[in-house]
Formats: sequence, C-alpha cells, structure tokens
Amino acid sequence: MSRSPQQNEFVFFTRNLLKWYHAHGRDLPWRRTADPYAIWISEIMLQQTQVATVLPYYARFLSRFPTLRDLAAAPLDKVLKSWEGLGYYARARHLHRAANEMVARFEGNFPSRFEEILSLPGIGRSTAGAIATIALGQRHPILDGNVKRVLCRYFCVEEDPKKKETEKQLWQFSEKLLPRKEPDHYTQAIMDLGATICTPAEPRCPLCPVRNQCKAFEKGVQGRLPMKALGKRVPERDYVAGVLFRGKRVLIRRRPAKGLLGGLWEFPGGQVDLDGKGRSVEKKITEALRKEIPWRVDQWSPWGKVKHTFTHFKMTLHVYSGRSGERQGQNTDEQKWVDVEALSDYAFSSAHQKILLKLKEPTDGQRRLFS
DNA sequence: TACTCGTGGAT
DNA sequence: TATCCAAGAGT
Repeated sequence: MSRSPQQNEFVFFTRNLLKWYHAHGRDLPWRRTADPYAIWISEIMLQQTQVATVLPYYARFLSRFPTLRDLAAAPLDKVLKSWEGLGYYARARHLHRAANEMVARFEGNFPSRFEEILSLPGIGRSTAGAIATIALGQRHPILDGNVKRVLCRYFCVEEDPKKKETEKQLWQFSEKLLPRKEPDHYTQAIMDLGATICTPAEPRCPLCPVRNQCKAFEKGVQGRLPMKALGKRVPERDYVAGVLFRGKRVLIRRRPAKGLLGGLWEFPGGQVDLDGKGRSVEKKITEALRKEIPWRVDQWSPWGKVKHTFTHFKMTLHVYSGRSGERQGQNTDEQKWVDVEALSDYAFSSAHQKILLKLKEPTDGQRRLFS
C-alpha cells in the first residue's frame, strides 16, 4: 500500500508534531484531569483568551463550582462574579445555562455524543470538537486561531481565512491531518505549536518540528500568513456614570441580561452624545444623569474620567458624584443601595472597577465625597 | 456575511 | 504608546 505525496505530507506533519509534543508540550492544569466538566470549563475560558490569563480563573472557578451540579445550582450572579474581569460575559451566562440544560436533559452528566455537546449554548463546532476529542477520546477536528495559523502556513494558504471557501478548506485540512492514534494528544499538540512556536509575529521556525515540509517557510512568507484584513478604526463614545451616595451607601444597577456586559452591575449611567454644539459638556452629562436617576440629587459634580478600550469602540467614561435625598429610589432586583465595603460582592466590568478602586481609597474617594 | 462581544499580554 | 490579537460563538 503506497501513499500519495499529499498523504505523505500529512503523515510527516502528524508524526513529527506528536513527537515534538511528547518532549515539549505544556503542562497545564486542565491536562491533569479527565473530567469532561473541568475540560469544558477550560475550553470556554480559553476562547479568545490567553492561557496565562485563564490560569487563576480556572482554579478559582473549579474550587467554587467543583461539579456540573454545583454550577447548575448556583445563582447566575455568583457565576458572573467568578467571571469578573475575564470578559465576554456571554460565556459565563451560556456556561450557567448549559449546566442547567445538562441537568435537565442528561441527568446531570456531561453528554458523550458530539451532536449533543454541540447543541449546548456557548459551544460551537471547534469547542465541541476539542471537548469530544480531549475529554472523551473521540476524533473530531478543531479550527481555532492556532490551528488556522499553523495550517495557513504549512499549506501556504494565501487567501483570507475568514472567507467561506477558505475556512471550508482549512476544516478539511484539519480533518485530514487528525490521526487515528492519539487524536487527543495531537489536538493539544497543534495548539501548543501555534501558541509557542508558530506564533503570530516572529515565528520560531528553527525550533519547529514540521518546518521541512512547511510551504510558507519554504517560500519565506510565514511572517505574513495568515492573511489579515486591514484594521478598521474603532469609534469613540462618551459614557457617564453617577456615583450616588445616600448616607454611606451607594446606588448600583444591574445591566440588562443580554448584550454588552450583560448581567453585570454598574454605577448608573449610559452613553451620552457630547459632539453637538450648544450646551456645555457638564450640562449634557447632568441632564443624562437626571434621566437615569429621576429623583432629587443635590449637585452632580465631576469626579474624574476613566478611559477604556473595548474590541469595537473606545469609551471615555465621565464619572460624576452626588448625594441623594433620603427614602428615594428603592431596592429592587435590578437596583440596590450598597455599603462601599460590600461592593466587592457584586460583579463589575473592568471600567467600573476603576471607579470602585478610587472609591475605596480613603484619601481621595470618600473623604472628598463626605467632606 | 458582517457585526457584536472584554480584557490583558506581547511587541 | 499604539496596535495586534488570543483555545470563537451567537445573531
């Protein structure tokens, strides 16, 4: 039985990659468990997030929610608090929802069929493939950022990987390369290669176990693959946040359950349009705050600015402080008066964390507000 | 298809 | 300091 040249190319890749992995693969906590639940958590956390960032979150999350049933039984607020600062909070909401679905649909067990895994919220084709392969010993391809980059270089794909046709081709490569033996180790190996050797900038080709067959390396074009779309400039938007005191408590609100930072808590406010001419910036901001907080507040006054960059826009957060009259604005599910010391029980976005930090400085924050 | 959705590490 | 972009999914 003889192999075609392309088959040889695939076998070379797989064999050398696996050999390299057994010598140089990373030792990561989610590789020290066989629990599909824990591996699922790691895969979700690792979506669009670097390993170094995930490590402390992974340990904390599993100590708070050791099993699937623990996660399903927990209030969403507690899950979001564990996710605080990690970003892409829909991942946490989906995780919580998926855990409850698994209790309802699979008696609290992690499903074993690929289609069932794929049907859970927050799990797409690539993540389902990773879980089925790594946690359950099955054989399903993945196509994450690492694999895309490695394949675009190894096969010298000079098309935009976002194009439908190109992506389809990359899935086919991923499928064909996936070996019958050790598909789990292979899958982790190709991600390790992408993360440590075949890096976006300045790949370390001299250390690469498959460079001899890498078409991009052969042509010397590995540095400009995969093709990337030209970066669009992100819009800048102004937001306002009001830190409203009533006695020694401050007012916080829960954001809507979906969308940007969905389910997190924040100091009341929102987007303001400061571009138009006419009234002063301070006037526009206090007007926006009056709309958010309709009852009497004596003297909204500027307290500071917070700059924050999201993926798709830059935010300037104008922070104002004020004092509320007594018995105005009641506690509800979506709105609470909270002791400054108790604010850390609630999940805030990174931008509002910057406000919180300043609030806790006795020198600047409170003393000024209470004086 | 193209846009939304966070944050911090790397360079 | 600015830019890229990371174990993508949902709409």
